[in-house]
Parts: sequence; C-alpha cells; structure tokens
Amino acid sequence: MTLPKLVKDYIDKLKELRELGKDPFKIKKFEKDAYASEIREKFSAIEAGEETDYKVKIAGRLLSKRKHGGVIFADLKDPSDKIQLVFRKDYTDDFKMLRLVDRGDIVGVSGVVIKTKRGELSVLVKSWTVLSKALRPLPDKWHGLEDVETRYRQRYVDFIMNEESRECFILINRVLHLIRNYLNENGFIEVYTPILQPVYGGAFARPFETYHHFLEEKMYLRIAPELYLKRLLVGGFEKVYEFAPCFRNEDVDSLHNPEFVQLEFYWAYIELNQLMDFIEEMLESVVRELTGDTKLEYQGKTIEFKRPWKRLRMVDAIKEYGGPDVEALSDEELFRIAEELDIHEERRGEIIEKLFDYYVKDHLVNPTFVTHFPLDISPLAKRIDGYADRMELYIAGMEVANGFSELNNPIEQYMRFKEEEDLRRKSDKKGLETMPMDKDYVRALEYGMPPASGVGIGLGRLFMILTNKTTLREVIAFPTLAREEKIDVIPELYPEVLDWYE
RNA sequence: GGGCUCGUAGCUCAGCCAGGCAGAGCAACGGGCUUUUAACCCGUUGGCCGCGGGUUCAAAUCCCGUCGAGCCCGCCA
Repeated sequence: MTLPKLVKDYIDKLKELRELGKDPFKIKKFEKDAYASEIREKFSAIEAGEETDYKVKIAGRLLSKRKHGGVIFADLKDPSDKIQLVFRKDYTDDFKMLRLVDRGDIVGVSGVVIKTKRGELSVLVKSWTVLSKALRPLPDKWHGLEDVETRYRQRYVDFIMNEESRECFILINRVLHLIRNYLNENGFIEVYTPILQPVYGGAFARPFETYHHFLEEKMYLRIAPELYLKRLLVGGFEKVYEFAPCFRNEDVDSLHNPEFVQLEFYWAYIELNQLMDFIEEMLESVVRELTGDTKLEYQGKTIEFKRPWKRLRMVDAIKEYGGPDVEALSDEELFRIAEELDIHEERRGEIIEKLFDYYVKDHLVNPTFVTHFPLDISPLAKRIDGYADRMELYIAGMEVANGFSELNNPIEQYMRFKEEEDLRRKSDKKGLETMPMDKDYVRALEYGMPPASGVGIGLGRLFMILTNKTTLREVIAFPTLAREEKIDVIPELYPEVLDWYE
C-alpha cells in the first residue's frame, strides 16, 4: 500500500481516539512503576498458566499485535527489555477499542503479572492508554530495517527496530563514563575550549569556515582543541582534558566523519614515555571493566590490551615490516623509492610517514605505540635524537591516538609556524595542509609553559574497536549524509489534519 | 578524484543477464478464531520500478547522463 493510503488508516484511528476524548497527544505523563526487565527478574520462575495478583504499570512501544478473537497478544518494548501483553475480552477494559491501537504506538498499561499456558511471562492488561499514536508503519517485523541509508538517515527507526544499534550507544556511554572517571580519579579536570576559533590549529586539516556577523570576523570550526588546552597549562592547570567535538572539511569514509569527537588530555611535568604508560593503564582498565578480560575480539582478530604495549620507532617499524632503512637513505634515494611506490610528497617527513602507512600500519593489530616521528610533520612537538618526540597509537591497524612531548619553547614554536607558512607559500597544493601561524599561542608560550605531554584520542575509532564495528558511522548516532532531496510529512500528505490542532 | 555494486509497494526482496500485462512475504483493511509468539484461515487494497534523456513497435529490463547510498583504492593525521 502506498504511504498516503497506509497513513490514512492511522489518521482515521487518531481521529476516532480524539472523538472518544482520548487524544494521545493531549496526555502529558504516565506513572510507570515497573520495567519489563524487573518483571522478568522477579517472576520468571512462576508456573505456566499461573496468574499472580501482582499489579504493574508499564509503558513502551508496541512492536507486534496478534489478534485471536477474544484474546489479543502484543509485545511491548521499553528501554530494559520486551514483555508480552495479554488483552482478554472478559477482563480488559474497552476491549473493542483495541482496534484503534497499532503496532508502533506508545502505550501505557496496568495489569497483573501472569504466565500464559505456553509459558510466556506476560502482563494481563486491565486498563490501557495510547500515549502516542504512530502515524507511520514500522518496518517489517521479521526482517526489520536493514537498508543502510535509511538506518543512518532515520536513526530513530533503526533504534526502535535494531536493538543492537541501541545497545551500541549504551556501551559507548559506559566507555565514556569509565574514561571520565579514570581521568577524574587521576586529578584531571574537564574543561571546554572554543569551538569557534579565529585561527584554527592543532592538526593538519581543512577547516569549516563561518562568519560572525556581530564581530564581523571570519571564524573557523576547530579542527582540534590542542592549542587552547595548552594555553590552560600556561595558566597553571596541570592536568586538563576535554571531550572535544572537532570538525574537518574533508572526505567521508569508514574512518572519517566531518564531525567527530576527540578526547584530548594534557599533563604537565611528564615526558612522553610516562604519558604512554598512563594511556596503557587507562585503556587496559577500560577494556578490563568492559569485558572482565584484557582481550577483545575485533572482526575475527584477538586484540590483547595487556600491558606493556609494544613501542617502536617509526623508522624501525618500516624496516621491520619490509620497507627500506630510511635513515641510511639520502633525500634523492628516498624520493626515488617513494616515486616507485607512487608516493609524491614535498617533505621528507611526509614520505617517511607514507612509507609507514604502506608497509606497517595494517600489521599493528595489538595496541602499538609508534614513536620518533619526522620533525617536519610535527610542528608542535619537542625533539628527541633528531626526531619529533611524538607517538601514535595503532590498534587493529587504525590510528587511534596521537601525542607528543609538547613544544614549550616560544622561539622554536614561532620558527615552526614560520616554516609552515613558507611551505604553504611554496606549495603547489591548496595550501590547506599546513598549520597557520597562531601568534596568540606563541605569546602564551612566551609567558612560560611547563614541560608537558599530551594526546588526542579519536574516540570514534576507539568505540569501533570496543563495539566491534567496521565503520565510524555505526558509532555516530547521526552520521553526516548528503541532504535528502524530498521529505514527505503527514500534514502535507493530509492537510485536513491541520484543522485538528489549531 | 578512480574503480566496482546497489536503488522496484511502508518494510524485506524477486523480476533485469536473454526487452513483451509490475510480482511475493510482512504491514494495512474486511471477516473468522479466548493462549499466540514470524499465530493461523478466507478475502481486499496498495507502484513516479531514484530522477532525466536516448534506442525500440514495445524499456523496471538495453544505452547515456544525473542524484543518493555501500565497498575498495587514492587523499585527508
């Protein structure tokens, strides 16, 4: 049946409920006193056919309705579980009016707990109320909603139909609590820093641009909170963190969404190795809390989070996994090798990083810290042995975190920004992959920032690993999609309903 | 940016290769049924075949374009 015709039936039922003085949309509350899961816990042991006199009031969405003449069965879903409702002609109030109740409606019922002859724990309903009328049909009760596009566009339907989707976000919530508690217990304070920024920084990425009309200023949505969090270190905060929504105006794929959340934290007076120790402890404890174990199954692979994690220098990693010994190569040789692999970059460091991606990345299944990054692609990090004192954490072949010993020398920081500017001028690229000069940040460092280490953790990717998903979109409730060209809504399909609620 | 795949009823799908009346199940509607659980039985309704062009006597089907989505590659820390 075409949508407008299907909707007609629902609208007619709504109309009839209104005429009976039972307009669901006029109702403001329902006093529930139980959840499906509680009923199940307390009464699962009763006998088939047993009818208790234990009264309950529950509410939720009807997922199915089975009519048998004098008895109607329905399944009600609340956030805790599902439970069967039984309506009986000789017991339930307004039995005939149940024809106005559809699968998909939100209902509140009161009744007693029973177990049917077939052994299904149920609520035998005495009185019932439609608390919200569904004006659109739910997807197929057996196959549910499978279309990936519709699942993301109309996530609300996905959450109704696919319990796994809902559970994923409940698990994510637990992870957020575990991480937040861990940081709080270790003396970190949670802060918020600007999302609208006059100068973007803290990462290499193309920003979203916007305009502030009152200030008459071009503004950017932040690509990272980093530079502001380090200003807080200057201000005397020793341990800070932020769950930071970030925005990058770049391509979308299973590992990238234009808006995503990073956890960044900074810790004054510690060096990078101590930071890596802390990250290991934190994530190992999160996994232990979640699973009771340090192992995790991800897409058929076992990931072992037990400390200590492997740490290796980027150049050693390239050698170890079959690539060249880049430290032994001149620039000419390195560029020639890169060309052979179809790698075309302007900076030596970028080539080394590409070689790492090419030879190594996919092999790093267990959590692994890759350290000693090329300096020229790390303008915010301190030095160590001619490299940047920087690490990236790889898990399941994915870059999950990026941290370094923070550069706190304002003079060197100024020069690094300058080099980025020069590179942008010389580059034949769009010039978006360099970091702009941030003089206020340099000025902040001029007041003195303590030595510190900090990290940004891509929470979406971490959630993917912890929830065993293959795409970021599954762990983002409303992933970014192209605009839908035309959306039919019921007041436009059936304008007469507009008169009902003037 | 390149390659591959998909788009048919509210949902899940068949039909496309090899052009010939647009189909099924679920949902909805009417009837039956007082213990079902993908309830069942009888009957009914329901289509911009993503959109636009082309080829053809004839296009859901073949061709071109386009929009949306998915996967892979490239790019993006």
